[in-house]
Amino acid sequence: MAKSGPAPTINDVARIAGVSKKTVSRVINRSPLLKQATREKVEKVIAELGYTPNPQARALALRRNFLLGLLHDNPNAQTVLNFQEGVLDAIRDTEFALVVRPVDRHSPAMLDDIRNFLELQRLYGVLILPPISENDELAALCREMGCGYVRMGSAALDEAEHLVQSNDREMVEAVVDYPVELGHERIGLIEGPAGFRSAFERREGFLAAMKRHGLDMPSEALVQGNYRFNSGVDAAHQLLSENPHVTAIFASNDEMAAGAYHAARERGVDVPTDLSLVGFDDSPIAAHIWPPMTTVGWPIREMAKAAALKLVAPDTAEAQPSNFPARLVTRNSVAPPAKKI
Amino acid sequence: MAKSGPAPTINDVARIAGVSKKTVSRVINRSPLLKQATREKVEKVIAELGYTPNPQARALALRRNFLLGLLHDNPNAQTVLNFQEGVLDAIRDTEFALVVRPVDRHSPAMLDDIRNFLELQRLYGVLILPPISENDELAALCREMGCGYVRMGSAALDEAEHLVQSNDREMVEAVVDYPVELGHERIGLIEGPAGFRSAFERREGFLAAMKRHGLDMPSEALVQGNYRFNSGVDAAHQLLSENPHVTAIFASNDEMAAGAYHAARERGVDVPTDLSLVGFDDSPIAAHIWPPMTTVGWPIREMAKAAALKLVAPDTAEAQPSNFPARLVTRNSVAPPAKKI
DNA sequence: ACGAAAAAGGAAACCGGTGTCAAAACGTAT
DNA sequence: ATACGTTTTGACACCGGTTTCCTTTTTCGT
Repeated sequence: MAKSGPAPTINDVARIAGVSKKTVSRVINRSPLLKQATREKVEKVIAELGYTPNPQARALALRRNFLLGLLHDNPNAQTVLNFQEGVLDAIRDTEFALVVRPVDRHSPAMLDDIRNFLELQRLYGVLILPPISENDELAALCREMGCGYVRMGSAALDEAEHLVQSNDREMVEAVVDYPVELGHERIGLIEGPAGFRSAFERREGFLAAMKRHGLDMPSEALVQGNYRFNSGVDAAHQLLSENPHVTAIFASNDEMAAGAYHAARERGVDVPTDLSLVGFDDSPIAAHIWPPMTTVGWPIREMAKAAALKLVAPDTAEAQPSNFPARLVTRNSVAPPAKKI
Repeated sequence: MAKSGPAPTINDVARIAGVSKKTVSRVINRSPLLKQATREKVEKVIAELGYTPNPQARALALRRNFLLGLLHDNPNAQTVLNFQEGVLDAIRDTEFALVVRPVDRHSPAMLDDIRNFLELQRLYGVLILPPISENDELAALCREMGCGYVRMGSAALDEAEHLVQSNDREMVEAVVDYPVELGHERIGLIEGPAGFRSAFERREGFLAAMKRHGLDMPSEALVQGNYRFNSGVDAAHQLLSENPHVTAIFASNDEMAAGAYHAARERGVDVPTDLSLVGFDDSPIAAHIWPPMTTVGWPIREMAKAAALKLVAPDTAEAQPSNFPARLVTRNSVAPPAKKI
């Protein structure tokens, strides 16, 4: 079917159709000032030849390419992949493609690496995932290099044009009501690492909710983790040792919550009978662990789509919302507290 | 620092350095037939201007771009992400970038979608992850379109040039020895979905090992799943109902093994005391579930790197191996069988 | 010091598209 | 038939690199 050999070019189409290449270009770009007959004649040749415009030539002539970049250092694979899917939802049936670029937040050369990357690839724009999205120097770099960007964050990091936001604080505040209504009064918090905006927002939401309910929050009931499984194990052990009367723990993400399950098992405390646990993110682990974990799900994929649209189609309605609602995913890791003597 | 305004081009460099653009091109491309003095003069100007060659122009002139594609429909996020990392290991410090493209195996238009994608983007080459890598039509499409490709598979799907292979059959055969040596004799298998080469290979390896050990393998001890968590739950229930004497189960991947944990809990059977469980893949879930799961890890990242090198640097030693060893990751989900009456 | 071969560098065309601007074709009023 | 305003179309330069091919310079043996 498809003739092998070099792909047909705009010149081939023009020659065979007996028109100039500019006319072919007009057909490709749906220019309105073409006679219907001419358009059809050219389209026929395009179809016969199976012609597709060369994206490199187009990119050169237009002085912009059609590549979106995804910068991320998020340790949660499912989150990253969901985000990728969301971006692809946005650019499906367009000429855009998505190039991925994990970055190493701990490398001192990170900014230089990214600068090289942006210089080398000249992307149309980049999407930045948390936690690296909180880095203002990175945003400044994008600005300086004239590269479009949208940051995904849990707080108002930037102008709406450059931001897709989840409201972690509100979400957490709402979520804490659930165990409280079940009767929990001593609730511990495993918070995320210092310097992370999401960790900060989630903690503040938690503390605000506790305060609103008039519940006591001793400082030993707040332990810091680093969003990884192992830190959740350690944090839960510490929390439970220092604060044996805690009947529920909220962890700032599912990984750490899963670590808390692990610690609970090691200590012989049963979830949820002896200890209720709530996570955040609704990662696969939450559904797969036993008992299935109650957690907070947020619409990563939709957010990713909106973020991508802000870059490639900023004027569409879908690109507008900057704030997305989360929902409580109720499973079996929360139960009313056991009656204490 | 960096002058804003349009980026400097090869013409700017040539003009300022007082040489022709061809000479600048020679400097960029490290042509050996240049006088040292000229080279240095030009390099100085390049450094001053912060000049970077325009990749689109290069791509047009060279008639090839520097984009690698990743085609995947693998449901395991960590696997996909590890693979991405491996590819990036290979292309770090080169001008290549990685474009991702999830595909929908169930869509009837899949091949057409991919054809459009390849036509539109004109990638340098694509890397294909299982299970879609087993699709021979897809490989044929790449060939037809003149797009380089490397398939990642668990069997000899293609010529070495186009293949990076794990030997699932051998791995499983070796792994089954472990529970057998501990004394297990009635071992069940939750196999993967029909039509998947990896599922086939893993099953055959399992059956071969059982046979080698002279162990009986009744047909009710073999249940099919679809590689997802839920199918593991169902399969384990079925297996345990029909075959109550089974003391160990091997699942063809970790997701299904985690499902088997889930089923075991629902039935009140303890892992590993009453039932030993072995998974495959060494996904995060294996480490995070309780008790931590014994499983088989295979070097995805290294394989991905080798796959990418086969495309971008086919002559290097690192691109050569097509076969990679797996290793048993021993954790706590396997114990000697309980003495039966 | 001279001529030939080798080395170094440049002019112009090319890759495959798009932008600018003027020319051609067309329709209509005079 | 002529003039004139629109609509369509085309010629040509340009985007920023590479390739081809040819000229200029350098090196070196005699």
